[in-house]
Amino acid sequence: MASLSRRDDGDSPLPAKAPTFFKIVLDKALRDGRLEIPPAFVMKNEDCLADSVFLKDPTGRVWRIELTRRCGKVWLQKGWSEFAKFYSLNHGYLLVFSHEGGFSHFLVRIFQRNTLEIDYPISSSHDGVPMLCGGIQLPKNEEHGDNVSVKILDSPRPKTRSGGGMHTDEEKTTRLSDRAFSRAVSFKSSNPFLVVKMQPSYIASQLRLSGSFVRRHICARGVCDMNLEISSRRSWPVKCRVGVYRRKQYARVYDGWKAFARENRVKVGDACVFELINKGGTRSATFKVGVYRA
DNA sequence: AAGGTCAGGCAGGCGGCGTT
DNA sequence: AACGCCGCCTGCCTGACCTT
Repeated sequence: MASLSRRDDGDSPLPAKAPTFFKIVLDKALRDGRLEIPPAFVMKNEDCLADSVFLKDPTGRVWRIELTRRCGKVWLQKGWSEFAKFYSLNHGYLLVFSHEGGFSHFLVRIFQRNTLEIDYPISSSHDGVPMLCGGIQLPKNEEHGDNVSVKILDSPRPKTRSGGGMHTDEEKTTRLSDRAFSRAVSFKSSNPFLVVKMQPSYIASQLRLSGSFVRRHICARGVCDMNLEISSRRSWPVKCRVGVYRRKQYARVYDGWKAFARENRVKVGDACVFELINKGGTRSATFKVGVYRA
């Protein structure tokens, strides 16, 4: 049983496990239209950085900033100027970036030179739904378009055979994983994606996906090949079996899934976002996977 | 032979939806 | 609004197959 405050990898008991760094904004960053990510952070957390990052301010407003890489250095570039202009960033402002999970999501907090945090602009059309700024603006009702679908797999039902209620630790774990899941469901993309909360059986053996989702976007029946990408530089091939039993659709991921889960330290309660980024053929697809830690 | 993995299947709960 | 049907999803089991 996982402990509430300490993950079994022996990390700090502090809940703020997310990789975090800060940057002081200099005139040069504003003038050049780019902000360098600290090399130490890049070196240690390369997997947190895809080709673009999503910066979310405390109000939930989300910005997509494209990264540029050169000579081992990484900059926030395309979209940075708009970001800086929107928050009226000046020389000496302090930005704190906390990694929130897969897909390069960062919570960003902005402090002025007087040490106080800025008053973040509130959009009247926000309505509590994260907005995506900086190039792509999604409608707030999540209607992404005709060719886009979102499937959410959540809330394991109470066990029917093992019996008994949840223990306290399980309740705590559930609360933590619910936080992870809430973060995951705020993910937005123009690609089809689904959100899955990790169940014990998923980690132990096979991952189950929505049969209808897989049938619609990958293959209707049989075995198909999938690639799961954590970053643009690393991927894991897995197989997915799709079928229908008693008119019920099912899709199970195996043959590589356990290695993926193990190597990426996917735990029970984590929420994973599977974004379909490339439909290779009738029986293959590439998914970008974001892991939101419980 | 033993252990692990994969594939097929079962039982049961939840929720959407149509009907009354 | 209440009820029942049905689709979907889950945990779990079992047997076949593969690897060591």
